[in-house]
Amino acid sequence: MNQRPANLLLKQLSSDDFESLKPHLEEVFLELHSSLEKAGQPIKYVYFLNSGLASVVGYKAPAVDAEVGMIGLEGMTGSALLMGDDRASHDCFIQMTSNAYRVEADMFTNALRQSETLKSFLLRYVHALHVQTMHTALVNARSKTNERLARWLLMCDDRAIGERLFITHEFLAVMLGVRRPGVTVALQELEGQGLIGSMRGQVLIRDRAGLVKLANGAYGPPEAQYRRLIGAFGK
Amino acid sequence: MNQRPANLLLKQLSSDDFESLKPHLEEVFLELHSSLEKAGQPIKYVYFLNSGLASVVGYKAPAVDAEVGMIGLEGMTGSALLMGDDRASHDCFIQMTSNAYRVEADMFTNALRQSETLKSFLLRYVHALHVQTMHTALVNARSKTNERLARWLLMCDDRAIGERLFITHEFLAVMLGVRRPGVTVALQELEGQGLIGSMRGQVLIRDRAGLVKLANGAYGPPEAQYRRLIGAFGK
DNA sequence: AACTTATTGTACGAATCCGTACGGTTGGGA
DNA sequence: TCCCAACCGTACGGATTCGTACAATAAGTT
Repeated sequence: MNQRPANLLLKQLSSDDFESLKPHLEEVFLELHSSLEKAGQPIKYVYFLNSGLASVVGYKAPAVDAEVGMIGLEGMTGSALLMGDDRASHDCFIQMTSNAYRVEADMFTNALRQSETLKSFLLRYVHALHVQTMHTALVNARSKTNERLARWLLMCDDRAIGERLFITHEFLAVMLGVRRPGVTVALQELEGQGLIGSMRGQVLIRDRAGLVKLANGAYGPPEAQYRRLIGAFGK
Repeated sequence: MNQRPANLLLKQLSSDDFESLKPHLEEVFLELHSSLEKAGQPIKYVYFLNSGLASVVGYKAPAVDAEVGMIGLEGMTGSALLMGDDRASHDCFIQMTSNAYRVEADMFTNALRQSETLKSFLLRYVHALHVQTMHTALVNARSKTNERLARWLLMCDDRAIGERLFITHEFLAVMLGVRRPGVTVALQELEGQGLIGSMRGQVLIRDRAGLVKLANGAYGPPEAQYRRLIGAFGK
């Protein structure tokens, strides 16, 4: 770890802040469906992903769920720690296998206490994540399944290496909060328009610009805010 | 202003923190539909509501909007300032007329710089607001119009004085992100079950417990988190 | 190769909600 | 008092999504 990691937050820290965190960073490989946080439980580690994808998922009685936050190499988990809470408000788990650095929660909060610049920088990221969630609330209310699917694929593509996304219809359905067959049909529509290729367990992004157009405003604003608050991001 | 204001945040500040803010607090009456923040524009004031209601609203091209945050006497506007941004990410305006204290953004950020306890307390509130937004994203994806309506009325009632909510179907439709006649029909259903009374421009809460039940999990979790993070709240 | 499991394709009636239109009602102002 | 604007009730076809069920296909295992 002589040069900076791929994670966009770690990459942009000042030298001092990075050095203060560095001795506590542990490299880990995160398997599909690994749990990073559980709702109501203390946060054990903060994860900075270098690749792959994690989802923050909300559960509602009875037996209903949907994604309320997406985190990849542009971000981190454990944002509640920055806000003065030691517990996770939601479940968070790995959607695409990931190489990541993690820090113990205590070490992380220590580092925060010792560096105002670290804290204020990461707070800007948490704000960008909040903006993402607000947009999710908006599009969940007002966008159609195919538009939301296009948005999700674009967000996933922004965070993935290469243009192949390894994801099943079943999980896409949870992410979007719709039926599984609804995803199958929506994917077929996108494929019919040449925007993606769809195979068992994976989606191939063929035409980003076309997807953005189809998303019809569902994609873009949170990404623009991230770039303003943090820096370059996406494809 | 010898005793503490009705606003739950101001009320719970330490004496020192409250005194540091007090000289800069200006009492204002906020008319219906007053704009408190505009997306992309610098934040001028931070508002601590003592009564009434403000909504954070997301816009999506083309010409579509929905509420992504609700703020009343339990909270404040201008949370972006705590996150290191000086601009509003979304529009925010008054849904129910309000008595409020406001502070100029510069004075507010000065006070934050000078008190770690003030900052960390208010960050916990911003976190509670984020939790609210995450739940909104969830229920927008998975709850029906009548369930979301029940949730909204309960949230509004938590923040209102008395049980009469002065709100039109038209605005409720924007809040929920649905058609206006959809609200009319859903209100009739709630009224038919004796949960509310509905008159021109106002809704009367008759049976909170019944509304909670009808909301079917849409109401509650964010409110529980607020109580854990900040303190007592609601009816 | 046979078997098992995960994943995907398809179908269909029902429920929900949309877009839109239009008439009725209410309340405040000229 | 009359008028006007805002607000509410209702209707209707159509689009969308749901809930569910079941068959077909692909991948991995024995």
